[in-house]
Amino acid sequence: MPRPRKFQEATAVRAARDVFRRRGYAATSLSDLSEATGLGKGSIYNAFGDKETLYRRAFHDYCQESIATTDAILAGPDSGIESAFGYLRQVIEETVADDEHMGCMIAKATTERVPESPEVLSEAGTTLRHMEDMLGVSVRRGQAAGQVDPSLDPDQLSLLILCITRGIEALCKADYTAEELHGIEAIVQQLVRGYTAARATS
Amino acid sequence: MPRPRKFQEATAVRAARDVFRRRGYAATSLSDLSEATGLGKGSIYNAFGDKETLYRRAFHDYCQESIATTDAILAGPDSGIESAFGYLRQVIEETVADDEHMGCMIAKATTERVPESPEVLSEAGTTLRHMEDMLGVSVRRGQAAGQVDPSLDPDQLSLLILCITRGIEALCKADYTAEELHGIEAIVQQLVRGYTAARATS
DNA sequence: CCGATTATGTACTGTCCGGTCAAACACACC
DNA sequence: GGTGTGTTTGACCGGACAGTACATAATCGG
Repeated sequence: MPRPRKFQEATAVRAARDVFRRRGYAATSLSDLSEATGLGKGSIYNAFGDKETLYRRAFHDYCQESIATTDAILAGPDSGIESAFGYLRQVIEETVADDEHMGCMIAKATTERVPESPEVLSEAGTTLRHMEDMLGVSVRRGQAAGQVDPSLDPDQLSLLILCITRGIEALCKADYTAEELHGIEAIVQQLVRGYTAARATS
Repeated sequence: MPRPRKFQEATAVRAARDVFRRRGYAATSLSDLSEATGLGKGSIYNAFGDKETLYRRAFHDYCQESIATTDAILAGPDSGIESAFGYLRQVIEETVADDEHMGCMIAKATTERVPESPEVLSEAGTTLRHMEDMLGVSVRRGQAAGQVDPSLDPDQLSLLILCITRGIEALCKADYTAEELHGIEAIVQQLVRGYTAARATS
């Protein structure tokens, strides 16, 4: 019976998400959102509620997407620690390729909305924990395969790798170059591999 | 001849800086600043110009202070790589001890004001580069003293350590615990020391 | 083709924003 | 103690803000 919407909800959320990523929450006005989505204010309020709700929706979608791409790299059946290094490499490449400098929305959300919004904190926390867990699986597989020395605590190592991805995000915002960031990945690999190899021969 | 100011400029800037650190730039109103500093709007404009200028001033002071405390740890005459690890430890402790969750202003500034404000980017960049350089000195000293294997690129290693400090900042905002963060420091030390020791004996 | 129902656009509201201004003011100097 | 200077204050401005109200448009079951 009712009149149908003439926009795709997911498309509108994506447009809104990009605006939030570029400008941040506080600096984004409803007019910005209206312009980016092509919807009138009334439609936005009718479809999504207020600005805060739309932001949370956009952030939630972003987190789910991040989890999906993380899993695509880390949840493969094989390769152990290689997949963790591959994840590191992909984070660097994605970060560097982001020529609009929108940056990771998790980083933006935690810096801008925490502690004001516990929901944002909680969503960000579970997303990061998920990534950490997936890295943990790769590390343990690497240990089982002899790629990673068993004297290294797998929890510490996976958290270290996660930490480095967050640091890379931050450094990229300060205009560190792609080469420099790849150098970080290189030395992490060198340390883990060298540590493991040297201990194996001794 | 003129009537003297009845407030300390540095004190007012510190108060403003803390508000900016807590709320961010966009979400901080002039009323917030007026309340925090105890100054009327007119006085703020008379003394510091507009909101943007005051922010830059506060950020500049913050960066100078960061550089000073970094140097205090890293520019000591001795200890090589130990001072770099000590720096890492101090970043963790400071981050964890920040119970108001203001967070590092450099992180906040780069996420919120870049690329909108090139001045902020430039100030943040030079500050981070300074820290990187200081870490580089420690790493090289560590190599000269045999604490760090010469096969490790000192530039890559110092950037890695800087990267980890930025990552720790980010993780702390997502409520990672002190133990977990200290675990990161522990495994970094283990990797560097173990890599070096194992190679020395082989 | 009608009426129930929902989407849409727009005009609107009250509030708060950053920033200005003029007048009151306090001090140092003469 | 006047006088000139820069400081302070608080009222004030135009505009932008988030959010609302409402009239209109569009759909589909009947």
